Amino acid sequence: MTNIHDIARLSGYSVSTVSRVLNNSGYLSDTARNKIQKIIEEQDYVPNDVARDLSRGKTYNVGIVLPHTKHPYFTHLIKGIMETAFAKGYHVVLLPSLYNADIENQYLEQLRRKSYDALIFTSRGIPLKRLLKYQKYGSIICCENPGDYQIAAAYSLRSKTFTEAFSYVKNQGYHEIGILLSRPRESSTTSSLTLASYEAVYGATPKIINTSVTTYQDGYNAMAGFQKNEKKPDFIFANGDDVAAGARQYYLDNELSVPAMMGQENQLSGNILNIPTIDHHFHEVGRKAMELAISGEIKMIPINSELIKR
Amino acid sequence: MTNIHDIARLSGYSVSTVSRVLNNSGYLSDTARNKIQKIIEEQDYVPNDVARDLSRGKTYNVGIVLPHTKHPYFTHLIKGIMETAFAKGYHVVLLPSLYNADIENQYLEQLRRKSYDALIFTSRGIPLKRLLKYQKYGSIICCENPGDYQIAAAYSLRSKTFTEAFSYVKNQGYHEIGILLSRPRESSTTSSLTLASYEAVYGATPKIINTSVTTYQDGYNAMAGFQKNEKKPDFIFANGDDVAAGARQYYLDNELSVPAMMGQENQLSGNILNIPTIDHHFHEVGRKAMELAISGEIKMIPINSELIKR
DNA sequence: GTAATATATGAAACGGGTACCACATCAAGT
DNA sequence: ACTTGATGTGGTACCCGTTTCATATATTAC
Repeated sequence: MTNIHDIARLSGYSVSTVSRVLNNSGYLSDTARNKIQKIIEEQDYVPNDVARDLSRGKTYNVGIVLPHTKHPYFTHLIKGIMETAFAKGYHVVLLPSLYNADIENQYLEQLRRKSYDALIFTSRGIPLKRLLKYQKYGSIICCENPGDYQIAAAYSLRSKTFTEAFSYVKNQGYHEIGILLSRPRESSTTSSLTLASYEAVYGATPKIINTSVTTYQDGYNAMAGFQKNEKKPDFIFANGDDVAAGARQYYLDNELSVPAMMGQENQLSGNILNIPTIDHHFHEVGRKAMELAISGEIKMIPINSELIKR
Repeated sequence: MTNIHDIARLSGYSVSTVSRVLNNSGYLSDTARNKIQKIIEEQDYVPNDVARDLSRGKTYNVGIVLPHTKHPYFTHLIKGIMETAFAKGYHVVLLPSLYNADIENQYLEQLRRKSYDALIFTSRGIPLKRLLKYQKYGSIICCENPGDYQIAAAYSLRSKTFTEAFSYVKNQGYHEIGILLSRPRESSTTSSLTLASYEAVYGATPKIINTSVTTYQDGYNAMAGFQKNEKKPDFIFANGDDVAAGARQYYLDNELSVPAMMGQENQLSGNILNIPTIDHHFHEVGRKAMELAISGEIKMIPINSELIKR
């Protein structure tokens, strides 16, 4: 494998000058450029990116920590992330966490070990506080409101829209709301925001609730659970349109009347089935998160979310 | 930033011995291990992954070249890829190509420059032949039948199922088939396989066809185009369930009777709308492709695809 | 008792670039 | 004529590990 030293030797110039040709930087005569270029082509030489990364102390890799690809917002978020990354010459490395704290910590360690220039936590299991300690090793971005923590963040302003949504539901006369969430209130910002909004509007904690729902099938199964309860829901508030679609299917399959519903993420299923939804604009969140990752700024970028009535 | 040399100096041992502690390899006394471990902890030292990669000549990164995240098979494929990668400690780097040959070539060059250990082409714009030249720089896997080329491949056996599907459609009495593809026959294996199967069953080239369809919206728009034709389709053969759903919506919106349809990829939309589909088992293709990437074997792994009648 | 082998450690080359600094020219400015 | 600044190039430290080879001591085997 030929390296920059070989090119230097063969061309009769120094490695510094060869490096200048490669990077098109600094003072350089046309003579030198041409001669070196010729040798480079003859030898079919290309510089080694890893060596370059080591020397520059920068990898142009950004790690994206995500629980799993089944997560409702995955598609939108990743699209936004990739658009910005691609435009700026950065690489997107997908890091599945399964919401496992050990795994998330491993990724933080990898940041420290210089595997990535930055990490974007699209969701997380470990406490925000823990992220703080790793900021000195590279920028860390979270996709939620970090509150008082000085952590870069791009996130959807969900509370307001959740409240708007529940008010809308209440005004329509629904009072037995079945709520579907992906994780328990204690461990998920999303869940606690949702429930806080519910409580603000309804003035009580929800009775009909399931906190381990992510997919269509989960939504379906959750309805089976609700049917065993004494209280049956007259409205389903789901954490994704796909989930809502699964819930709906349960009622259809069991020849029960389908309650009104609302989904989230503006997924295709909601569009097809005409289920109202909340679009958290995760595509935009993804773009902004990646911009923060690249710039290294520690600031908060809230993004409006939107209730789509149908 | 402390490095291995600092640890060596502070502990009174050589870098070789420190390296042995880090990698838990070779002969090593307990005394040395303990002393060095202590210094490592005191200094809060972690080795630099980039330096390690350079030294070892391996990155544990696998690049995934994909046209864009809107592609119907994206979700399934990426899930399979990530599962295997995660299990084996590899990193998945997403590389959007937009089917642009220049961009695809850039990724091949990056393989040569050691940015990745392997590349998986989930789809491609450049000719297969071009991939051959880069195999010496790392394993290259394609997700289609490479024919006579000696290229590692994990791919769905689509022809048989396409033929089965068209026969099924024909037996049901449909003769004016509107075909939706993502790319023209000349530049896409998928398209040419689809059309070859159609022709084998119907004995003629299709008249109603659109070759730039990828999304729900594209499907919708394509129907508007078909409606302008003299020949109206009595069956829509779409390249994805989401696309079929878009097509269906066009008819609904325009109060036309919805023709029978078939989708592909076994997407949620097809399930919801009860549209028959072809499941190409891309999840499995993803797993196998990543296994090939890691093992470096140059072999073909065909995977059965499946017609799902509904 | 001595050769053979296992154990422990270090020196230094190697992987392959980048970038700072020194040095040498040469032309323009005063 | 002399200073100054632009231009061109080289030397070399630096980024940070891994790994081979040599050396030294401790066991074990015969």
